[in-house]
Amino acid sequence: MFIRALHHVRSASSSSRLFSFEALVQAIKHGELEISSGIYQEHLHRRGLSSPCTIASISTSSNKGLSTSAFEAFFEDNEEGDASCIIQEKDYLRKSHNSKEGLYVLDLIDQGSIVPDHTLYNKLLKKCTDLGKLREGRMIHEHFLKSKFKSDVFTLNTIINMYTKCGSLNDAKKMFDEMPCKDMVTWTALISGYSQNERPEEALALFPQMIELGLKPNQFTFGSLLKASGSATTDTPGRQVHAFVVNCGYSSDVYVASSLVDMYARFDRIKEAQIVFDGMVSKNEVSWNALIAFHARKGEGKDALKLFWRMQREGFKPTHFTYASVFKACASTESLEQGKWIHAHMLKSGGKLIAFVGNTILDMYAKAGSIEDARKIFNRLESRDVVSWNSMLTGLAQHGKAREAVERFEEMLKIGVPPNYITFLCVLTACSHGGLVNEGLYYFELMKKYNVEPHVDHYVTKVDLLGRAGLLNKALDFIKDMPIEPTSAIWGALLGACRMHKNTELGIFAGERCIELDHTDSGPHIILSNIYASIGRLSDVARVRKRMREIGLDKEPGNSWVKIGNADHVFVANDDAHPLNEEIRKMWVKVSEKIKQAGYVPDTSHVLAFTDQQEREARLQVHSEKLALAFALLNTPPGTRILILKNIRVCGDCHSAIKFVSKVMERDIIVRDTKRYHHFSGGSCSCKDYW
DNA sequence: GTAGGGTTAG
Repeated sequence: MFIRALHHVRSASSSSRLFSFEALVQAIKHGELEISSGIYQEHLHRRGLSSPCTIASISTSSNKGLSTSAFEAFFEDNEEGDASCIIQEKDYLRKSHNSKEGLYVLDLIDQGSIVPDHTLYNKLLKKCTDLGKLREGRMIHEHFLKSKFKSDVFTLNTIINMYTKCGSLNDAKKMFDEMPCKDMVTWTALISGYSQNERPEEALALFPQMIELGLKPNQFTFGSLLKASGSATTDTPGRQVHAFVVNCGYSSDVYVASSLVDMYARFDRIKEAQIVFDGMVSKNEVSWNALIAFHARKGEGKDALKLFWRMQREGFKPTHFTYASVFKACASTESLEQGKWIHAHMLKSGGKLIAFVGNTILDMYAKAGSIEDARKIFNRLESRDVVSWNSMLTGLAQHGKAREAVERFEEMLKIGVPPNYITFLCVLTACSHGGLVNEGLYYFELMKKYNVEPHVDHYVTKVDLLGRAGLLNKALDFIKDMPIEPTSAIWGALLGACRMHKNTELGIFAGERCIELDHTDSGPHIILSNIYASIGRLSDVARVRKRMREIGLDKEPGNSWVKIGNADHVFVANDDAHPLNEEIRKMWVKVSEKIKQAGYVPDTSHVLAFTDQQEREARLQVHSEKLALAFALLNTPPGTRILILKNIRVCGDCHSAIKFVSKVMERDIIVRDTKRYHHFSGGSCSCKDYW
């Protein structure tokens, strides 16, 4: 509107000035120019123009529309208006009227309606950067090169930045190479471009060249270099950059120091990270977040939470980044109570449930066994991204809700969220766990349609899908025809399926391939030795177990834990160290009699076949989940839901026993093992005995 | 004009 009015004003003007005051007055009288804001009205009023004016539309703030000073200048009858004030911000990237390709603002410049200065180009480029508009940015770049400002380094740097932020590093690099005069910002812009686009080597390689030219890096340069160093293969570059930081006197810059903390944390150098952190003269939220994120990544939930409370005691407000790490920490320590509390605390202090942090809350609830709460969070999310969907699908898959996972996945496709490779892993896992073979095969093929390249994990999941369903030969054929070399994980999936379906011959074949390719995992060794034991090939049992001993592999001792209130009660197999040992044993005897009456038959095939005395004794062990269950039954009121967590997978016999317990004792019991959740209720399990 | 911290799977 404003632009149109100015056109009118300009064409009506007979004077040599760009805009004439008289013409402007005419435009206002004809209602072509809409004016709002007190200050403008005052100007108009002084000139007796207030009544015919429509009061609306033009924003009063100086960065939108006509700035106050420009307007005043205009009324002082200046020779020319400031170009960047004449076009409103919302019109920066408006399309041309006469061509689909062009930009309106560029037309105006070409027509001479507005006279650009370099700030206009900068503003237009900034807009493209913020909105990720590469095509428009390129047009402005080309236009700029034809202008009289074409060698202005300031704007050229803005263009490099626009290209890197819009993801076109090639354009940025090309410009960089073509620039005859580069300053420190030029180098820094390109370094940050590489570092933000996960190309750390290229970012780091620029640094020595820059130094050689005698350019001095600043805090921006160091921030980017340290980010790049954090994803390098070793900590050597990071240490070198640190030395430069000290030399150049940037150690106490809060950006640089926070980046240093983060860089060291990424290489597990917690001591160094802590030293930098403690030595910071001024900290901000980011400094804390870097340290909290480190502990959250490491699964050190308690440390992360301690820092979370400490940062607030020291007067720092948690941000979305903080919450994301803290909820991850709660998820890894199963601190659901604490997590719920922090969730409430966040909402109370005005935190919104945006995807950024909502995803981690959803994940936390799902991991803590409450798929209902996870679902609620998903439904309440103010914004959803692909990670929200993936997290929901993962939760559903792990809780045995295969059908619902498939439905959600279809819904996601329907509303047009592009699935990524993790999405496909989630939905394939859901199908595999739920026995939805046809759906799984269909989704595997669907990856092509969405241009998702199958990764080795997808192949593993497909072998798992076929294998679990008993289609062992199909699984083997698939492995033979795969375009990639089978890995130990591929053979491991087949081995697991062979154990499940008691196919010794193929199991031995898969097991031997599996341990050939990776001898660091005890799981396949144990399964393989059990298969040999089951058919009496004791020399092979001895061979596999000897190899395990030689490379120092031990079966991870199985343990289970239950939370009663805020306390964790941990049990290992055959545990008699618990203070309530007597009562627990008695309870289990009582329970076990009850469930036997209900039809439970102990299944000894899950006891490992061992040969020596020590191991023979172990056969008599009472599995830890049974002890944990007995303890929970003793210590919780009738009817309450029991959650048991395990560090290894639940064994078949315990699985069957717990099903009976859920019926006989009328309890809902959830067991989380390393792979998934089992919801036992009324005598059956959500996994439908298919895991 | 240039900077640092987060989530899903395995």
